[in-house]
Amino acid sequence: MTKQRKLIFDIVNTSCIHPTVEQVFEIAKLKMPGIVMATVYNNINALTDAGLIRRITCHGEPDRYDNAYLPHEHLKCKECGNVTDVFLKNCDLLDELKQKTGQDIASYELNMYYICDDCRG
Amino acid sequence: MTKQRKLIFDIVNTSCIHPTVEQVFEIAKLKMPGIVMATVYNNINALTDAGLIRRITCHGEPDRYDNAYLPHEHLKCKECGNVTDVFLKNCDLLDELKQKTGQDIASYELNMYYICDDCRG
DNA sequence: TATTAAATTTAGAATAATTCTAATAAAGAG
DNA sequence: CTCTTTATTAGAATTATTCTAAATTTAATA
Repeated sequence: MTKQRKLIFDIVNTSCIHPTVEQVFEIAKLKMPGIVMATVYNNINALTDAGLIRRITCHGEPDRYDNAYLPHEHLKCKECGNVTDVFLKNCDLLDELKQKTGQDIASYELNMYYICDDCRG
Repeated sequence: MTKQRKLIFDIVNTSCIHPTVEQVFEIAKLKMPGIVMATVYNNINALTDAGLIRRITCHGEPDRYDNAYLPHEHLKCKECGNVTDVFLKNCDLLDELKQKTGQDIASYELNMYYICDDCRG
């Protein structure tokens, strides 16, 4: 694993903002001023393909990335666009989806939309 | 409602291939040779915003569209990329997600990945 | 340690889906 | 029918992402 890949992996894993590639790039440049956008894309894709990080794809905006450490789901505020994590208690959603569909689901992507506390109050 | 919008609405609703904008455009041209890409985008977006059709967004490929008539979920084959519908029996997933998250979820997008029968056998 | 092969980084061009702009045309209200 | 609003058209612009090819680094092996 190259030092670029390690850096990018760490950035995604320690961030709580579900960063875009652009944001990862900005942070990466602080530690590695010479790093280049294509490297971030390459590594983000490699890490995602390897299942080491997760991708969040929403219509009309750049993909965001998140750790793949603990199973959790994503809530996206319809007002401010912020993405927050939510952990489902006593629920293995993948397993439930397998049962409910009767299919051998390998993985899934779920985006839930709501109005967050800040935007509502 | 303009005749272009009606046409686009009908195309999305009667298609079973979850067409992209490009595909809707090609079909629309058969009935309306003068129609233009921007019109398809405008109407697809307006119809989606109004909740009359649904958008399916996957990483690295153009958005697809589907009817919003009956609640159903989407299975995407990891091999061939085809999207098929699946109806969950005795299950209101929106309601379940509200309960499990404790949040007032307005809507959700769910993509499930699997290997379809054709690709497996 | 030196050599080699494979993988990665870099730089920048290319691609492609989508949005934007401004002029024209059509739709709907009164 | 006229007026106001909204949609369509045509094409340029934007932007996230991928691709290409050369240089560099990493990892494997002798």
